[in-house]
Amino acid sequence: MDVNLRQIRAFLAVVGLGGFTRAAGALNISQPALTIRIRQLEDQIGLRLFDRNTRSVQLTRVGQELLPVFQRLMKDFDSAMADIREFSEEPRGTIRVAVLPSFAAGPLPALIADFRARNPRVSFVLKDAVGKRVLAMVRNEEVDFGIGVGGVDEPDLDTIDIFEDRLVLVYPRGHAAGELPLASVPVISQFPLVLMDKDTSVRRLVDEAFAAAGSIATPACEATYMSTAVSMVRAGLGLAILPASAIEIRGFADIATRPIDDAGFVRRIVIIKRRGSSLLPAVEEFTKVLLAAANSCAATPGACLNVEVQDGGAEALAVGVQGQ
Amino acid sequence: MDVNLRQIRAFLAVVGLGGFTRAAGALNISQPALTIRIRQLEDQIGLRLFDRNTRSVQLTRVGQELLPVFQRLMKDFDSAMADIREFSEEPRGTIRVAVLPSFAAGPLPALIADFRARNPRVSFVLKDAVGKRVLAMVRNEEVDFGIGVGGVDEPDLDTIDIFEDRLVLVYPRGHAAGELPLASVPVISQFPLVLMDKDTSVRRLVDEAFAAAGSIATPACEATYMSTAVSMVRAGLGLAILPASAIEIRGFADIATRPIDDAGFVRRIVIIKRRGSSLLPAVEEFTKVLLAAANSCAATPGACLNVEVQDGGAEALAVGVQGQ
DNA sequence: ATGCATTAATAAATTGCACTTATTAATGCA
DNA sequence: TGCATTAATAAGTGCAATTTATTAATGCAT
Repeated sequence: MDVNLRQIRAFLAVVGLGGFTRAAGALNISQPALTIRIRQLEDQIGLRLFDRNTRSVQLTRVGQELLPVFQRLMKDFDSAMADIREFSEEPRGTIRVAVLPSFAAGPLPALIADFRARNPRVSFVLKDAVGKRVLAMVRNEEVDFGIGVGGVDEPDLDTIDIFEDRLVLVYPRGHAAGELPLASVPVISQFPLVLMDKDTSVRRLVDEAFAAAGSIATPACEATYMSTAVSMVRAGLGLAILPASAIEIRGFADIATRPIDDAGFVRRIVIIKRRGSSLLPAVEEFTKVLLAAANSCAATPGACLNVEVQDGGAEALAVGVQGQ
Repeated sequence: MDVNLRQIRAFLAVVGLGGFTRAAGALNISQPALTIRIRQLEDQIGLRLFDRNTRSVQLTRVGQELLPVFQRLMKDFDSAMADIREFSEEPRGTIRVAVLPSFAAGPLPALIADFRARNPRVSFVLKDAVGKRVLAMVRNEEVDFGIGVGGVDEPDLDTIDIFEDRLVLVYPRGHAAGELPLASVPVISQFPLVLMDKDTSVRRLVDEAFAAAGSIATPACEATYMSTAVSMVRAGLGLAILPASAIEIRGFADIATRPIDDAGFVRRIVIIKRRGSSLLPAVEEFTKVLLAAANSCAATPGACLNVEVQDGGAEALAVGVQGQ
């Protein structure tokens, strides 16, 4: 019994229009084609559905009993299809992202808020984690994609550059560092430095950049958290080198930042996803938003880092925002 | 979007068996055919359902979300089909029959009881009515079929003979009529007769049979109800001519019956149905039972009229028996 | 690293089946 | 009785689904 949907639709059309010729017209097929479809349906279920002669078409009692069954079936099917269609047309579902803490507390919240304003049926689950964990979570499918530092070269992962996150020199406002004509590695090295812990990606980058410039980064102090490093700078313990995007360096009147004149002090922020794995349409959509933001950033260098963070945005996101 | 059931089945097979080759085998199609079906499905809904390479097939997140939708759809469809299949395999539903009162009170109850014992999901609604009403109810589709007297010749109705209901002579036990060598029309005419009312089909038949035999039926008494006629016979008012199947003539020790030796005293009991109208399978089945009973009757003449009536059978049937 | 085995995708050819047009037969109505 | 309407049938056509053969990719074992 291989009843198919076209047969059922044909049956319903004949019932609805009360005749083969009219129903065939509605279905955009010829009348003989419809006759055959109905006959097939009847043969397959082994029951006559219509009593028909050249002048009238009438449901048999079996047809009457089965009509609601077929109607419900088609209704369910059509509504399921409408549901599915919505899926591809209106992004929805839950987007799970693993993000570096600095990015999660930085530009991301505003982007998410903006995206959710336009796609209210999309919810987000953010997992902030250090670079290695981001990779692992992407790989384990704990998240749909990750936002991490570039330079990963794993065969099963793809990366797409989005931002260039410059490391900047953080110094107390009025400090001599602010007056320097050039903030190059040799110059910076003159001052006591507050550097991040050896395990962080920021420190790794700093070390590499110093090495590339033929120098060695020597910390006066070390910190694990950026906010600690900032406090140290404010206390006059030295100059820090931190991501420009880091939220921790904003909101203090007594510190200032300036770019470092060395191409090495750049970390590429990338989208990381599983190679050959397709994403929820909502996710595709969101990565487009990220890329668009990245492009507008490239057009006006530095501007991308000044994305305003909404009050409370970070907190709301930390627990995941449930849509709908 | 013309998604079809084979595509959905294909999708579920791939999910269930975790690979195209295996799933294709299960569906009895070649692997390329399956690849194409899945691709069609994906194209039509505009969403990728599997991430696949030559070594692995995995649901996308969209696929994961849609899987239960498709599963439910197929489950509903299959169970509806199973339902429909039962319809043709196990008779069920309500059979509505219009029946002559004599037949309704006579052999019918036993036949119904027997049928219901074997087909418990079939219920009956009996409408007892005189010949004309039976025809009308069949024609109006108030009933699925009727059981009435033969000889109707309407263009829109079909009849099938089931019983030959002989009219018999009903006389008080010990009466001279019982001893007659021959109960022919001329002989019967010698006795005072209790005949049915002019409006009844029985009387019509009696009149016709007398006329055919060159005689005229002259009643000593007339009655509208058979039970009245029987009482009259018992009271010695005369001999009655009544259907052998009539329940009213049984159960009295003081009356007896004998066939009338004249071919005219036969009324054909027929099934009456709308021409070109198909019946519920249960109805088809039941008419078969009626015909079978008729045949076994033909094999042992007279026996068919001695069907035992279960206690209370007639009462239960009068209000309609609800199955299930 | 290299080759082998497995598996999905592609290409080309074939088959089958659903559809169309043309016609017939039945039926109600004037 | 003839006309108009409508479903069924017949024959032919074309498209679409399927098959076989092949290719390309990928994991695994050596």
